[in-house]
This record gives sequence, structure tokens and C-alpha cells, in this order.
Amino acid sequence: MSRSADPDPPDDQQSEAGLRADAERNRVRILAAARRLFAGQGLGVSMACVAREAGVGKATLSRRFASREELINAVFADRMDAYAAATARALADPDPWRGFTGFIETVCAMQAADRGFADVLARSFPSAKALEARRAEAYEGFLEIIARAQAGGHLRDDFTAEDLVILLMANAGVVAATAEAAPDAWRRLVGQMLRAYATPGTPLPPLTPPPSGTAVYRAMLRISRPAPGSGT
Amino acid sequence: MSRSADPDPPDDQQSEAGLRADAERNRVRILAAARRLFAGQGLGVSMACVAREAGVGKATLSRRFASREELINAVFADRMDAYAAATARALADPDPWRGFTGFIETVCAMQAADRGFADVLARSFPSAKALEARRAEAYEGFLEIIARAQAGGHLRDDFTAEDLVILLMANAGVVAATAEAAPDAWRRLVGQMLRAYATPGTPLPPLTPPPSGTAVYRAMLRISRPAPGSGT
DNA sequence: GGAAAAGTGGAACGGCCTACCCGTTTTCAT
DNA sequence: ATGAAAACGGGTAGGCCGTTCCACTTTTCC
Repeated sequence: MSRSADPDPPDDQQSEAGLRADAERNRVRILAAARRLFAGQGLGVSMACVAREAGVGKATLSRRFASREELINAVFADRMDAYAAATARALADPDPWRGFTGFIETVCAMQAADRGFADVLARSFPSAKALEARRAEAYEGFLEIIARAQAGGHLRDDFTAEDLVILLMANAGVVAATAEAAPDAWRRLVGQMLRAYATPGTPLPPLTPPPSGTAVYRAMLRISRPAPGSGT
Repeated sequence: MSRSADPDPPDDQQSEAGLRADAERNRVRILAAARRLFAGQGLGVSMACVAREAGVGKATLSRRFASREELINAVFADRMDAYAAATARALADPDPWRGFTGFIETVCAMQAADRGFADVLARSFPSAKALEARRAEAYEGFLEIIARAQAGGHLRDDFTAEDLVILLMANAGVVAATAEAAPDAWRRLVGQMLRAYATPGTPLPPLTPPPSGTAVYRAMLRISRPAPGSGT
């Protein structure tokens, strides 16, 4: 709610302060290109590739986004909004357990849909202020989701917020490996994890069937992750 | 059982056919260096780094191991032996369920102990014949482990061999992220997965406590995976 | 003990990436 | 319309990575 309250109205999305028209246009093209590449290949894509894909010079990219983290911050701002919003939606659900499972599934689906975002959720970027603020916000919301679901009796008492991070890291691993060859594999993982989180009597939806043996084999072959430079 | 039945006896370990003494010595140093680096930083370490660590020239490394996969094949041969042997041990256990859980824990522990091996288990290297032979062997054994455990009534009927691969990929993700900051996080994941695999009445050991919030946060900061080039 | 064979490491090369600088083009306000 | 400021993109330098070639050293074997 406290994001862009500029007096300039006609910006539907995020836009930078006093940027010249052509500069703003390039900014948008860069963001679109980066979004595309990050989604498909993870956060490790080289800056030169992003510039090439956006049809701008490397210098322009560097001028607009000084570091990779800055670019990540801008690219994933709206996804992090959706992430934070998902906690609110979960809390609005009258059924605490359904709110909990829905949140887990939503978030893991976001990871599956965007390899870059999968990494963003499993890592932390201290210099990306907007992102980290949203993450903290979501964390607070998730604590409440947990408390409600535990009070409702369907979530085990030993479940902690740290377990979500572990799940996100695990799911990032599965998504990175299977995105192309077995794009539904993550559902299997999540279904099983929910079984593990639930108290004994809890009714659970049937498990997604596992990917075929050949699909899994192809996934084992294709894992080609460029992966983030440990850069600045 | 059908491995090195050479007439040359005095080789205790793996050694190459007619290699000059000093060449063989270098070979061993290369393997040791690669083992060390792969274990700590994953399979993405540069060949130049391996050569430097081994104290040999890059040319020597390339001459001995033409490709990264060849090096991986040699380095992880004994680990894959242990992997295959673990299935035999599991099958020797009179309690099928204990055999199953012990196998899962052993394998995931191997992943946690060696980041390179974690990747090896979650990927496939068609050109690394020795490795893949062992993997196939282990796969056969695992099918039997599953059948026995399901017949015993403690393993759910919907568990499949593909679920092991998914678990290995998930665990590889957790290990890559937490190896330094929260080295026990994988135990939490595995404990929860076993809960998910077990039929309702099955007695299960208590869950490993989750890593502390600060440890998890440090893990989210430090994920710096070089990661394999999508090699030859 | 000496020559041939086997092995070695460094230099050179091409490819890819990042960071920086600089001459040119575009925009915007007057 | 026009000039200054802003933005542009390409070129260059520096760093790794992996591969190949070549003059030199070590081992082996007779």
C-alpha cells in the first residue's frame, strides 16, 4: 500500500522518477528481457545476454541497473507482491488448514513457473530492499498461518517457519532439475511434504502421480544450470 | 563382482593400465585434488582449479582426463560403489522397513557429506560408464527394497522408484543451500519425507529439530553455487 | 650408462564474461 | 528551431576457462 504514491498518475506499473521517454522505454524492455531470461534459465544469466536480448547496449543496462541484484530487485518486485499477497489470501480463508495448504501450493507453483523466482525465494539479497521487505512481510503472515493451522488441529505442532524455507530450497532443487523434462514433478514433492506436515487424521487430496521413468531420466540428463555467480 | 580382474595383482585401488610410475602418481594427486574440490564446491569447479590444486599443469590434467565427465567418473567410482553396496545392506536387513529407511538416510547423508556426489546422484552422465553401471545396479536393488517394504506393510503402495530421484534432487537443493550454514537441515527434510512415505500406523523416530532461524538466514545468504557447465 | 619412449608444464589461442570510457545520437525546453 | 543535457552503444581492457602445441625432463629398459 505504501509503494508508488507519486503525483504522476498515468504510470500503471512501476516507473522511475524523472526518466526521459526513450530511457524509460529501454528500462521496460530490459525488465521484460530479464524477466524472460531469468524465468527460463535462472538468475545466472549474464548481464551481456540480458542486454542483447533487450536490444540495448551493455552500457545502458549497467547505467540503469548497477548490479545484478538491483536488476533482480526490479524484475521480481511484482512476484514478491504476489508472494506477500498469498499470505493474506491464506489468512482470509475460513478453513485454516486449507489456507495453509493453499499457500504452500501457490508458492511452490510460483517457483515451478519461474526458475529465477524459485531461486529468489530460496536465497536472500540484502541489497534488494524492496524484495527483502516483502519477504519479511510474508514471513510475518506465514507465522500467523502456521499458528492458525496448528490451532485448528491439522498442522503438526512441530512444524516451524524454517520448514517452509527448507521446502523452498528442496523445491528449487526439483524445479531446476525437472522444469523441462518433468514439469509436474514438484507437485509430487509438495503432496508428500503436506502429508508429512499434517496431523494423523487429516484428510488429504490424492497424490499427483509421479513422472514416468523416462521423464525422470530425461530430467537427470538435462540439468544444465548456469547458476548465479557468487558475485557482488 | 565383475570389476577389475586384471592379472596385475598389486593394485589395491583403481589404477590405470600401463602408466609410468610418475604419471600414475600425478593421476592420484589429480584425483585427490578433484575429490576435495568437488566435495566442497560441487561439480562446477574449473579444470584449471583442479590442476592448480593438484600441483600439475593443465595439460597433464587434460591428457589424463579428456573431459570433465571422465574425471567425475573416476573420482566418484568408489562412492558409487558405496551407493550400490548400500542397497545390498538394506536388503540384508531382516526388517524391510528399517532397511528402507536406513537406505534413504544413508544415501542422503552421502549427499550431505559431498556436494559433488549430491549432484552426481541427481544427474546422469551417459559417458561415465562405470558410474551409470553402478547406478543401474543400485536401481535394481532399490526396486527390491521398495517391494519388500511395501509387502511388509509400512511403505505406502503409491511409493515408486521415481520418488527416490525426486528426493535426491530435493535433497541436493537443500544441501547446496545449507551445507555451510545449517549442515543438519537435510535431516529435517528426510525425516519429513519418511513420514510421508510411511503408512499411517508406522512408528517413526522423532524429527530432527529444524535449524535456527539465524542459521537458515545465513544459509539463504551464502548459496553460491558455481554449478556445472552444461558440458560436452 | 645411454637412447628411446613417455610424460611434463608453460605459452598461445579463441570464447565468454564484466567493467569502464568516449564519440555520437536523441530528446526536451526554450 | 536549436543547443545543452541526457542517453545511447560500441570498443577496449582484464580475467577466467578450456584446448592445443611444443621444447624440455624423467623414466624405463636393454
